[in-house]
Order: sequence, then C-alpha cells, then structure tokens
Amino acid sequence: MRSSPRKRSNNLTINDVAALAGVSYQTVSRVLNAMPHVSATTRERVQTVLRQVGFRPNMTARQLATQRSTTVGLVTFATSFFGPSQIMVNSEHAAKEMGLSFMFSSIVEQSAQEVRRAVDELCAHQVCGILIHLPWVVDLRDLREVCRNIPMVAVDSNFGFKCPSVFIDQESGSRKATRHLIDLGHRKIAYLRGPVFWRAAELRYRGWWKELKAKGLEPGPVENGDWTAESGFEATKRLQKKWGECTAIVVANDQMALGSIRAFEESGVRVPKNVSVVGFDDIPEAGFYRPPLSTIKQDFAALGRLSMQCLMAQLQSPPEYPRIRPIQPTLIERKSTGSCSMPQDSLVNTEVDGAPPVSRGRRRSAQQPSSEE
Amino acid sequence: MRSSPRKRSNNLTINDVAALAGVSYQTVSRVLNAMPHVSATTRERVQTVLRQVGFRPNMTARQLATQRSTTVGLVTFATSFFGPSQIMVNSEHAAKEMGLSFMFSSIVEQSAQEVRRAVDELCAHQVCGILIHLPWVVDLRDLREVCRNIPMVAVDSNFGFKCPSVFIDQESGSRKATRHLIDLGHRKIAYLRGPVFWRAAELRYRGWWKELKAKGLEPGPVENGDWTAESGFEATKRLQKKWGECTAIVVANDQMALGSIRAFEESGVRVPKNVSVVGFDDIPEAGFYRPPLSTIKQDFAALGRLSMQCLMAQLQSPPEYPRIRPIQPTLIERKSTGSCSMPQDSLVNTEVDGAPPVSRGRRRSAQQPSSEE
DNA sequence: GGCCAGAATGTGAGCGCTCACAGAAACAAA
DNA sequence: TTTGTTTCTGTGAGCGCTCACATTCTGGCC
Repeated sequence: MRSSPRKRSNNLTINDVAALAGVSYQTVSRVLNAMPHVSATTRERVQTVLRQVGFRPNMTARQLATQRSTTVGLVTFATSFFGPSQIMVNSEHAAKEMGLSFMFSSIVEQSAQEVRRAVDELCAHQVCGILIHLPWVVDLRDLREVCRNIPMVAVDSNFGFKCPSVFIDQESGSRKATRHLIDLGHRKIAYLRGPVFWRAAELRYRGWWKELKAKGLEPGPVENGDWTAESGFEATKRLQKKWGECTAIVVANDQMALGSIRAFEESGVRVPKNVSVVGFDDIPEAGFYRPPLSTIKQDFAALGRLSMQCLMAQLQSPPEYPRIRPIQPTLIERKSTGSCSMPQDSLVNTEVDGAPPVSRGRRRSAQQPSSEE
Repeated sequence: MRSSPRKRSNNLTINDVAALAGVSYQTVSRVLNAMPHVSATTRERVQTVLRQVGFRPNMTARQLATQRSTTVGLVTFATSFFGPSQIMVNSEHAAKEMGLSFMFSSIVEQSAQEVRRAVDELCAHQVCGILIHLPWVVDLRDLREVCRNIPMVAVDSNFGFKCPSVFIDQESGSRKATRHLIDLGHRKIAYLRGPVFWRAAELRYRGWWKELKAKGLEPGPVENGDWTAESGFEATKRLQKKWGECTAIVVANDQMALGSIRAFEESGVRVPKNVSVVGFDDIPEAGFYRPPLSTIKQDFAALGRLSMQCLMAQLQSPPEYPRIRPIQPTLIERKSTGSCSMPQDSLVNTEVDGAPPVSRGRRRSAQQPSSEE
C-alpha cells in the first residue's frame, strides 16, 4: 500500500485525456458523449488520444453523475430448469442488443424475503430497471414498494398485483396440446402436472381441463411430478393404476414426458401405438427422443425481447402499464402422438371449422404438416 | 421535467438519515460499515432510522469513493449449450455465496474483438474481477492487456498465455469413458467428435485416442458433430459407412449420443446389444434415455466455487498464479454400454474382481471401481 | 468599425459515498 | 489544575463524471 494522499485508481480519467489533448475535461466529455459544439479538428485530436491510451469511461462515475444507468437487472429462481435458464439467456441477449449491461441475481429459496433481498441488491446497484421471473404463485404485493421508483417487469409471472408484464400463454399452449390429441381421436386423456406451487404448472393444467370441458369431454386422471424425468417416470407408474380407458396423456414438460414414455414402454405399453404422449417446452433433444416427442414450443427469444421493450417503455412513460398481449406457443407435431386406435363408445364433434359431427370413429382435423427442426 | 437546480434522485442519502438521527453523515457511514468507535446508543438510534426509512446504500457511489467493487463479471459464449449455461449458473451461485454481485456478458460471435468488447464493458463497470469461459481455442494474448489491473480467471479455458485458471479435466474424463468400454471388452472403438474449434472437443478426442494407444489398441473411425442431437444422428450415419469391426463408440456429449443411438436403432443396430455408446456431460435426462446413457459427469458446482476462490486469491496476492489442479469428472455407468458380445478373434477378460488377464492380446490397467452417484 | 448570433470552449458545483484528519467529550493519571 | 489517553463525533476533500452556466472566439451583417 502506498502512503500517497489518496489511493488513486491507476486508470486514466477524462482529466488525463484532457491534459494530453490540450483541452478541458468538458470537451473530452463532449466527445465521449457525441455532443455537438465541438469543432472537427478538436474532436479528431481528442479521439486520437482516447484511442491511443485506450480510454475506458468509468460507468460508475457516469452513473452517479447522471443519476441514470444503463444496466438492467434480472431476478430468477431455479435457473437449472429449462424455462428459467432460457429466460436468463434471452433477456441478456435482448439487453445487449439495446446496448444495456446486465446484472443477475438468482433466488435460492422460495421466500418473499429472498426475493426482497435480490431486488434490493440490484436496486442498490442502481439498475435502470428490473426483470423478475418467479415461477411460483405467491403473494408479493410488497415488491412494488421494494422497487420504489425503479421500473420492473414481471416476466411470465404474476405477483398478485397489477404491474407491467409479458407472458407466454401457457394455458393456450396446453389447450393446443390437448386439442391435438382430441383431433387425433382421443377421448379420455390423462394429465401429468408440474409441481403444485408453480404458476406454469397450474396454467397448463387448467388449459388441459378447459379444452376437454369445451369439447364436452371428461378429464382423465391426474398425477403430479416435479419437472424431472424421474418424477415423470414415477408419476406415470402411479397414473397407470387409475388409467381406465385413457388413450393419451398431456405432460407438463418434456423431461417428465421422457420419464413418462419410459414408464409406459417398461410396462409394455407402446408410444404412440397404445398411448399418445405430448410434452411442453420443445427442448432441443425432444426431436430425438424415442419416439420423437410431440410438444409445445415457447418462443423465449420473443419473451426476452418483449420484456426489455416493456421495461424501456416504462422508462419513457412511467404511468402507463403496457400490458403486452401474451406470446402464443406453437405445437410441434412429431411421433409420440398418433390417432386413437382404441374402440370408443361415444363420438364427439371435434369442432374444427364448423364441420359437422361425424357418425362413428374419429375424424382428423386439418393438420399442418408436422414441422420438425 | 422539473426545473430544479439539479435533478436529485428521490432516494434517501446518508445525509438525510444523518439529519433524521441527529448525527453527522460520517457517523451514519460508520454504522453502515460496522466500524468501531460509535457509542451503543448512537448506533442504535441510527439503525432505527435506517430501518424506518428502508435505507439502501448507493453501491455506485460507494464504489466510486472506495475504488473497490463487490461485483464480479462473467464472459461466456454459446450460453444455450449445457456446459456454458451450467458455468453461468454455478458461477453466480458461488459469487452470491461470497456476498458478491454478478454481471454477465455473453459473446455472440467467435471473434477476439467481441471478447474484447465484453471484457471492456465489464471493466468499465468496475467489476473487481472477471471470469472468462471461452470454449474455443483461439489466441487471445491481448486479453491481459484489456483487463489491465483487473484480475481474471480462465474458467475451463485456455487463451494461449499463462493466467490463473480452473479446469475440468476433459481429457481424463474421456479416457475414463474409453477405459470403461475397453474394460467391457471392446477393442475397436469409434469416436464422435465435437466441433473443431472447441477446446473441450479437442481434449475429449485426445483422451479417447490416448487411452486407446495406452492400451495398445488401434483408434476406430472418427466423425464430427456440432454438439446437437441432430448432428450426432447425421454423423453416426456417416460413421456407419466406415464402421468396420467397431463394437462401441465414445461420443463427445450426451445430446449427440442421443442422436447417435437413434441412428443406430433406426438401422437395426441395438444399443447396447450390438454397440455400446458412452456420452459426456450427464445432462439431467441422460438416465431416462432409451437405453439410459452411460456418461461422464462434470462437477460444475465445484468449477464455479473454485473459479471464484481463484479470483479472490488474486485480489489478495496478485503476483501469484494460483493454478488449481483440474477437477476430475466421474463415470456414470448406465445401460447404454455392455460387455462386448460380438464375435472377436480374441477373447477378452471383462475384468470383474481382478480376474487374471487372458492369454491372447491386450493388457489391462488397474481400474478403480466405476463410481455412480 | 460596431454589433450580434451562434458556435466552441472552459469553469464551478455536485451526484452519494468514504477517507484522512480535526475536534470534542469522557475519564484517568500527574 | 494540567496533561495525557482513549473513545466518540464531525469536517473538509475527493472518487470520475456530467450538468448548468460563463466565457471566449468566429464570422456575418449593417
């Protein structure tokens, strides 16, 4: 340690650059910020010095002086799962594209206090806005108060109060999965749910239920998993005991669907011959499972982009609540689903394009060609 | 916009707290930083006010004043892949556990300039240290210069110059995979490589090669993929044309192994009956593939922890280069590998419980029991 | 020349905090 | 009382930058 009057950073400041270029620090500042009222020759000279010394403006000082910031924060939970990690990666990309830096704080336990801590941390660092993705359903009404004047966006989350948000339409996605099975002629369809407290688990479950009800079908048996393949395997074993007449199953995510398929195959039930399975997420490997998994794809890149747009919109017009309409997931049809071959007693109108009910057996809906990437 | 003399942040400062508590700002600062020489009563009074107003110190100002920082940065590439995203998540966890904040900047293209940009960005934000994980092999000798006085750690990376680093022993992991197959009696073993420029791809490939050579075996055919299941599928199709006497294959990661297995099955080759497949990574679903995949597990949590330790060590003693010894991956034995059943000209000892070598051909190494977690 | 608009440049002050040091208070020893 | 010693508290200054304003320099016009 030196005994100099003050420990100075060994980085150059705009004052050093100013001295080297023979101008005032303000002129350097003007050049750095591309402001007008600097003569071409002066600008040139300053820029040369900036390049020569490899000047790097101190964002900390700038942030303090301007009371503005070019850093956004993200709060997330359970980053080891597919959804959260996708949100993390895609938010960062979107932020980078807007020229913003990115801070990140993950939550390790499911408590409001932990959330508060993470938000506090980011706010203390003066981020210009916060994206929050918390996958579980929990009352977080004090979040607004913690954020204070710092804008926030709920990313595919619901905190129990009105706040700018961007969503993927989980329910609609799940309805698409269910409809796909119904279109294939399945009438008794089971469900493999995600963990109880997860918002997406609830919404996807609801989508399955609503679609069945809308088609006048009775929901099949339900079991719960924890998103892992293993839990999907176990839950399917349990489901099989109350399987009844089921010919298909909607599974809340791809990993569990994988476990489910294994459970079926292990007990001699073939997919899709004896049972159709549809997943959710379209993880990169889904097309190479055996059989390749029909599933629902979420556009996380769009989610990241829209979240950032929503945040930026707030910086300009704080009073508005730009609720962006939900992002629609899409069905990816592969080989884990097939038309129902089991005998059915009742025949049902599958309600596509107002086509009349069919006499007997199932009818197929106009299906877009199965897109496989 | 107000026309006040200066746009003041609407957050409270230590001056406001000082006024409320009837002390000087310095006393508040002392309380905030848990410094000595504050009487118990004063401390109490200040703390009460701090709590009441929910004071949140401005880290930006603190950072500027102290010339120190409690934020670490991470630079990464290809965060959509398993390894990089694991490194991202686990580094953040390790940082949080040390009470540090976390900034993150991803690289979108494989260029030294992009790396420079990312490092510059983090340095401009005055991070106290930088973790860099760049999976490809490329000369980045100027990185040291870009970082200047800011300590950095190469995380499972090699930049062509001496620098503090933490590694996972990719080569050793790959040797373990290969040895496992040899122990099962396989003598002609193919390899499915990762993309050319990736460091891990090269090291894993080398591990396979070295292990075979060490056992006096001739390397089988090799093909390249790009880490995706699809590329594994395609590459295996190509490999099958030059398959020869092969009875097993080492694949550079699990996704490609999945594609590979599908390719085999599709052409009527059964795994593990006709061919044994071993992967690398142990992604969460690997145990639920069909067949469950034997693979090599990397301890990313340890990698994150050690990386942060390495960084912290540098902050204390900059001149030293704490090279931490590589983290050893472990073999996870599942069902995609089995003893070689193809007719061999030479009969092979499958080496259970120290059975003696067999007359013809090969030698065996002393093998530790395969550990499964 | 005189005058002025407008461009170019420079000068204080302050963002919120900490550091170094200066005082003030409390208490004991001389 | 004086002096010293310890504990507590307060005061300037400065971290690197930007803002608002002041000043100087141009060139054009009457």
